[in-house]
Amino acid sequence: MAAVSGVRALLRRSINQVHLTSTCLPKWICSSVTKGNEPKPTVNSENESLLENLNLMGVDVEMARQRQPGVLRKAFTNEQGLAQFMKSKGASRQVIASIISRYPRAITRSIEHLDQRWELWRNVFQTDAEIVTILSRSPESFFRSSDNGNLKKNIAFLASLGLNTKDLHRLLTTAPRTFSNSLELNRQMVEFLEDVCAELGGKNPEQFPKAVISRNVYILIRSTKRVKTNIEILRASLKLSDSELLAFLQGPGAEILDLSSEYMKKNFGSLQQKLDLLGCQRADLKKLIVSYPVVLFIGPNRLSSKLDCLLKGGITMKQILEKPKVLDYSTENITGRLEELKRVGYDFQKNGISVLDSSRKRFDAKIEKLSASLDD
DNA sequence: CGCACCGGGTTCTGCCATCTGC
DNA sequence: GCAGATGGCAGAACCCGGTGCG
Repeated sequence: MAAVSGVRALLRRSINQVHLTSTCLPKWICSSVTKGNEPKPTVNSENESLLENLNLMGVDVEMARQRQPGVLRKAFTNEQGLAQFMKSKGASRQVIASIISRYPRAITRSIEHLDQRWELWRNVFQTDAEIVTILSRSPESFFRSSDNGNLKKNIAFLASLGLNTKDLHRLLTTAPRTFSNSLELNRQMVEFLEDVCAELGGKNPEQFPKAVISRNVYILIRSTKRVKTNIEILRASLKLSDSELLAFLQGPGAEILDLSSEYMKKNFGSLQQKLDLLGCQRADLKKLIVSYPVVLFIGPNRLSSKLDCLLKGGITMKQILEKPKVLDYSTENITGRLEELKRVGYDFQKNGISVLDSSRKRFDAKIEKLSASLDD
């Protein structure tokens, strides 16, 4: 969410530009007219006409300079070509400016390169508009690599794992960086996962990476070191048998493999502490994590206040452990629902706590029914 | 018809460090 | 020594509805 609003903020820049003048033919082509008596003529000076061009396009030059200063010193760049290309794909002027501001190297790509890369992305996406959306969200994912051959091989490789079109689409939509990884890096992760499966006595290790990746599309943009550490943490703390651990990892557990390892450790520790405090057994902790691993996503403070809020509302820890999905909902949401339920005299001991785990629509309908019967 | 079970959808970039090739 | 290419990291949940069963 924060990231999204950050992007919005970027898009809102306007400054004082006029339209792109139609007379700016190949003004950008060359501008290194430096005198011979300057200390470092072409090395350290920025390309003035490039700067002017970027300004006219609404690019945040200060941001670009901060991110990739070298690009501003280049004699030959292709900002006009890029702009035209992006425009032909339906990108607005603001989006184009934002892309260059955030990833200046984009202007060093040739039209041929861009065409090729776009076509490769179109193997996965149905429309140009989808790609434009991703580019404006994450320019770096598209522009960081100049190796289209590698991209092509990546797509083939990922498809060869058994990931279908829908999986690939989800992968490229939510973790576009995956496709800019070197094929070798992706292959390393896949091989690592196959090894994990084999070590745990899995029958067909080839299907394991697909299972994990389709449940967690962020895996391939994480280091094997991180995933390895996380598996170690889970193995050591949950003390499952090999086959149980394997089932967990390719099932619900896959969701949490991309967590920062420190974060996983920290959250595991604080969860354990909190459950101890509430008088739970170690078996309860294990059961909770195995049945509802995303509990480890919730930070210590948030988790603590969420549990407190449920307990204060008259729900027991035993009920929470039975139906951990109630923890899915925000504390605000839960608080509000508990109040409404209290108002209609809902009895959790008698009726259970599943009401809390339902959509807004269903919950409201339920409340309405309960208050109607209250009026009778 | 109401409920519980269950899976699915959304989401994740922007920065820095380190190599490599010229 | 430069810029380019690539790897890796921190950050941190919430919500909806289909479906099958009693």
